[in-house]
Amino acid sequence: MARRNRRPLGPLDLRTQAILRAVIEEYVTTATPVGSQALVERYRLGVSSATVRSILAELEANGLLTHPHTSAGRLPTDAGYRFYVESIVETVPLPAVEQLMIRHQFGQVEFASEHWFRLAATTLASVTRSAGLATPAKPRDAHIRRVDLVAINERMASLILVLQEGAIKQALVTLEADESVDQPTFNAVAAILNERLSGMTATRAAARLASLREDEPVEALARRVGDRAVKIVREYDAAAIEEVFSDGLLNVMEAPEFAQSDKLRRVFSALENRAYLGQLVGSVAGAGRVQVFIGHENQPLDMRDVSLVLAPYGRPGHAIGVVGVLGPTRMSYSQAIGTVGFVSGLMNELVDHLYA
Amino acid sequence: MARRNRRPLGPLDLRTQAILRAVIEEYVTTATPVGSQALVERYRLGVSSATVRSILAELEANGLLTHPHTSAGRLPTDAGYRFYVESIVETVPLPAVEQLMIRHQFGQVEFASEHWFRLAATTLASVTRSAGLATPAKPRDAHIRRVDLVAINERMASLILVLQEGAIKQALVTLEADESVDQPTFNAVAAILNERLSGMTATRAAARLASLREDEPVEALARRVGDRAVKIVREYDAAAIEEVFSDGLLNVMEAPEFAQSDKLRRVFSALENRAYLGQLVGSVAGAGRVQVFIGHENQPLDMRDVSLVLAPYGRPGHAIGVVGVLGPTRMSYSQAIGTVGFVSGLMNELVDHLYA
DNA sequence: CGTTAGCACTCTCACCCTAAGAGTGCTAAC
DNA sequence: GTTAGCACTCTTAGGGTGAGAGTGCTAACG
Repeated sequence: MARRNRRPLGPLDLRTQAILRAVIEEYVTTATPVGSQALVERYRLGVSSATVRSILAELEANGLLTHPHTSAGRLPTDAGYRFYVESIVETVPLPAVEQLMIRHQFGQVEFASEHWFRLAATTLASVTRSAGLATPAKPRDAHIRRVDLVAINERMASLILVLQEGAIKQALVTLEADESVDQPTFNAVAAILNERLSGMTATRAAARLASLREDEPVEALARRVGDRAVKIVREYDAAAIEEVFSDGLLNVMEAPEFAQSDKLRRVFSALENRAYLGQLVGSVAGAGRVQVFIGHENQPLDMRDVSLVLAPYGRPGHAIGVVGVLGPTRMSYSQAIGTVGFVSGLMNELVDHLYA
Repeated sequence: MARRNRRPLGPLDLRTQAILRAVIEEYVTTATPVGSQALVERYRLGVSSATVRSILAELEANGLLTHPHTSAGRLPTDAGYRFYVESIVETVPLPAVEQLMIRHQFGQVEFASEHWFRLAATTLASVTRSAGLATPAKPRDAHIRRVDLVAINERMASLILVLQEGAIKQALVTLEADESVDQPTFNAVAAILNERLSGMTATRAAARLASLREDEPVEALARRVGDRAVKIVREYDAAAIEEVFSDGLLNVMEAPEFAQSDKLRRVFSALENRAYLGQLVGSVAGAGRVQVFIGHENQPLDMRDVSLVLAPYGRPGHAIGVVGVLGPTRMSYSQAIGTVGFVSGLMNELVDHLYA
């Protein structure tokens, strides 16, 4: 009681931290509010339940724990989890066995970044028993690597755009009513474009197209197709995230806090809220290390029941993606942080190997 | 009572059908069991509730309706819905306004089958307020259209495979430790492959590769890359469905029958059960018209709470995909059938236009 | 002064009971 | 064949109760 207002924000003493930690770890496994008695029984705290009670009261006054009702035990607030993640929990590396298992899985799959980010999500889901999330690596400014035109009929062709960073874009090119072009002409057009646009960003490519002659039919067509390609690259550059692949959503559905399906509904509509995810991904990509977003810290109401543990992967300055885990706020942060850290590190290794 | 066992399977008289229909349509909108009184009040049946009751009892004896408990109203069984779909409901075409709206939406999007199937799912979801499903059109035996090799570094290249039917496949090609190849060589390899493989199915392509000379380095490499391409096409041919795109799952989550989240969980795990979906898609692709799968008719237990309304699209003998709707068994089948029919027809038009 | 035992107190949860309401099935009359 | 009437069944919501859990406070203790 005397203590209660003495340390509103400052660091907590070790015993208090130990008890906060015990409450969180107990709550994470049992999913039910934990009482003072349960704590002294299950954790070697060296004090009686009465003492624990007074410390619990203190933690509650500091806003790190709550009470569903008078006669219930304590459970962590979002601030409690935050304090735990920042100051208490030691980042425990993923067990060697699991590291090996994951490496093995990545070895099994086709060696291409295209597959990796999906596998990352799947792996994260199964190891953490939460939902795994991953986005493909995406550059800030993509470079055109190769342009290809495949005729479909006399007046249509498929434009295939290979980007330096690995992505492939496809679009349909339709000619004017009076034009009629065969595959050799398309090949000539593609050759012109490859010569001029290879290695270019959208803006530089646009500049290079300006020198094409309007009065020469093949060059004129090349210009039109090139403009289209530039537009596609621009759109790709502008998109915040292309795609968020998720796996293991069923794991989250099984958590008891989502027994009422309206909460579940919120989580799902949150996942469809690409805007917020894109924003998160952006901030994580910039930050460099594993980042944790807990419950209400997520601005959208839809997300208040879940936490996200995210980390970037890829090559800074080149292409960057994000992998991570989505789970109930009551999740094992230590495991999640360790696993996400390991997987993002592994992805870095692989990408490095690909471009070395 | 006398009537009860007289017509165990045969056609029902018109009045009985009208009452079955009324029960179903009432139940579809209210989601609560419907009693005899409610029926006479809301539908002009021309008889008293007592008469309705005896007919309801008859329908129940025939297995078309059930009773959750003694003092509750009736609701349709899966067999009831089936009878309704087969014999009672007239296929009502989608209202012209909505047809126009949908056509307009398809006009807005990039003209390419790649985008269409996603849009189909989205459209179906929003019009029927259920979940929309769609698969990309996939051929029975794909034909190689174009092969491309893009160097990543001295010992790796990206193999890009354009299939006649529109799909694009990508894979990484890694050379032996002692090899080192530049882009011009890759171009030569690609040229060889394009010349030999263009227009071929996997089996014919494999045959054509046999004639390449092992002692000539470029041809030997072409052979290895070509083998890889054949393998990829084989895998693509073998895959039952490549991908099922879904949209509007939230609509389904909102249905009152999924208030308990375990039912919801079942539906979601059902959607991850690609095997059954693949089988369904196969049977629908063969059938030609809109097909309905109701509740327990779906073999996997996971699917017993939902119905599927599916239709194929594409070009028979060329590439075929499936579009449709997934909703609670208590869904508006007439609307779903009309909408799915219209959308699949529209997709057919578009695909025809693309290949005409 | 921090720690502890003891205890009164509060609140939830599971249970039972009851009354109201909905809808049926049966019967007898039309 | 249809209908009105009625007894019957079953669900559901509401209120009351006792057990149990866990608290906060107080007074004693080292």
